[in-house]
Amino acid sequence: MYLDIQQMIRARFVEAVDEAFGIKTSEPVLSFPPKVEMGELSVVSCFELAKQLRQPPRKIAEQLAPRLLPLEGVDRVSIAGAGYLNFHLDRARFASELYQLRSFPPQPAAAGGNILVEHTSINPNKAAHIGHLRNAVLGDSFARLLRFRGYSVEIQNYIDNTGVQVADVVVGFIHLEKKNVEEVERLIGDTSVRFDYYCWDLYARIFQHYEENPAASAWRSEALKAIEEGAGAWAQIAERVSTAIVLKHLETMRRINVRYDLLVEESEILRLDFWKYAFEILKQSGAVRYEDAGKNRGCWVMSVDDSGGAGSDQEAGAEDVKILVRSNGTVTYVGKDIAYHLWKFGLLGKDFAYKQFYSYPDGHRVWRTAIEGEPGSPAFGRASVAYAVIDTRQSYLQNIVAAAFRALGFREQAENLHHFAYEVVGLSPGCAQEMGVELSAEDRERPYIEVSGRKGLGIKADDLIDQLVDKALQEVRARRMTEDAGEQQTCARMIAVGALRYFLLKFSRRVIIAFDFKEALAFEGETGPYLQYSVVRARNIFRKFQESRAAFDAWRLGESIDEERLKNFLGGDDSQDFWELILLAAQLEMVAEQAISSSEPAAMAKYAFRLAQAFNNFYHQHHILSETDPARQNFLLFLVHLVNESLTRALDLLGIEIPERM
RNA sequence: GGGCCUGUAGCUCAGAAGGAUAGAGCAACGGUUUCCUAAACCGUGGGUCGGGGGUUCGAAUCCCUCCAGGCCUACCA
Repeated sequence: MYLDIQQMIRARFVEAVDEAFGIKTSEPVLSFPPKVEMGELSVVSCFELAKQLRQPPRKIAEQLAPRLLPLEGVDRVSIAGAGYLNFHLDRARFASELYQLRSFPPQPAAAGGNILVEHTSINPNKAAHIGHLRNAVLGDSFARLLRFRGYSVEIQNYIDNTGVQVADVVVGFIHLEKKNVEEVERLIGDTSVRFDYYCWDLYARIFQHYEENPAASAWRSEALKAIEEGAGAWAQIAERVSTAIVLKHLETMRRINVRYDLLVEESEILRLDFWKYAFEILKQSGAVRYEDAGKNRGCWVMSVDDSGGAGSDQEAGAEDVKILVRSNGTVTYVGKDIAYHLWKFGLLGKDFAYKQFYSYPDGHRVWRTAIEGEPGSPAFGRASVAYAVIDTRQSYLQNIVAAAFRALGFREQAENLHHFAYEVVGLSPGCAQEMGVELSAEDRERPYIEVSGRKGLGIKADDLIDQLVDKALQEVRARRMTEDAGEQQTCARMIAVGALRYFLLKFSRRVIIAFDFKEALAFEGETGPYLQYSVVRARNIFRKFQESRAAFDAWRLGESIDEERLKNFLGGDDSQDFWELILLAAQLEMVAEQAISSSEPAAMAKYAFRLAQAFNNFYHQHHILSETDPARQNFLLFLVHLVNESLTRALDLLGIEIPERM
């Protein structure tokens, strides 16, 4: 609704300029006056027009202002400063319409087809850590935002089950632990052992072993080869390990409200010869070439020189190329990734088969790719837009995939292939020391310490979640809201997840999070629990109201909220706070759009916080249940209702649930 | 060498596609609870927006340059 008004203002402004001056101008960017008294939306274009029209901006504004009205939903237009055109909304009408919307219904299906979001994509060789959580939470929230805006979204999780990382763990089982397939299976089935944690340690051990015995790394290539071929005991162990770990990852992510639609496994990409198809297309289009001399002799390479190469440095001589096929004939990771991405857009001319892999309590199923499928699978892939949530260190590789698309002539798809790049999660030096890492003086000065799976250094996702749940449980018990242990647990879990997800989402993508227990475990200030608490407070008002009076019914509230009444309450100078609260609550959709266009879920997180803050302030200033004027009381309840709707939805978009009590 | 990212309050970070007086949380200090639950609220102090040029009516935001830090630049995935 707010978005609609903005669009109307933009369009009307263009018309008005045409009427008044006979020139075509582009749609203006709207800004927001510093204070609501000055209006809610502002057009600053008069400054730009001043030069073209050879008139002072203020004079232009004066000529335009009368032509901008009448405009539906706008009460008046004022001219401020040297030439700002400020639009003052019809407050009562705005509030009333917002109320009619009730609960921000999902948008009607947006045009643009299927949007594919790939996230999580953890190597299936050990437990997930805090960095993986950032990836999953970003991707999940982004997908929620897209769905909220009416897009059809498919969530994929790429499983690199044939790579070196899995091979290393297989080497560990075989050479360090001397285990065979049956023994590994027994270990997986042993409920007293956390298998993903076990592999975490084993992975660190094998790396230590490699360092001490450089010759041992020959085992790795041996294992890798066996796994890629998919036959024999080693491949079986790899399959068992990766499947068991993927299950663990799904369960870890489920704890924090993250779900998937499809697991795309590298083993199927290999076995269905996706690369061959991609390679054929690449060769035909001339995007790749065979090197018969030089340092890359015997390899198939692709030029990464994106710009077209007109002015690039000839004297350096070293053209930027990326090897896709090694001299021994095997394909590199990027090659497989190109094939995968071609498939995402339905450009490969080849599809997977699918099998069910996992199902959630509500019946939603996760499918996995397969050689031979099961009936009933949805149609996956065929995306028109794809986002890959991958950390920023892989930007180079992602650019190569896009470059391959362009070289193949898929320019439009290349434009729609987005690398959703985010920065890693490191450990604050203090945190690293708490974890028992010895730091050099230089390290202590660093802003963060890199986590390392090879050293086993990192915060395991489930450990962190457990800690958060423990802490939340203590708080819940201390507050004595309920004696029911089950309810305490449920509450604690929601609070813990709220804290974690908000902590990971409040930072914008491009900043490195230096993980610190104190900050991550905080429940006060700008945190998830603060937001949840705000909603719980709002709902408590309704609850109490209901206890003392007739049942509170948001629908009936509407009867007393006619525009005349709203005018009374929103008209006066003392009503600024009320109006600001309504205006803020109305910005949900606008913020969602912004979060999508900038690929920045943090925008939604920040918005939710601002709204909660405004509400808490309001809550302290106005005591609703003791309000003696029934009309005013109804109006205040109406405000709380709007905030509740908006904030609840905002939190849902962040994947944060609201506990019954707090 | 090349590419990308970052630099805003003591700390951690926001700053809508250039707009009107640069914000928040934490930390510090001071206040507010016989309750619609204080996981809250209010107040105080704290800033050459890394430095310097430029474009513009207007720059934390755009351009150039320098400084500092990080990441990437494999016949690893």
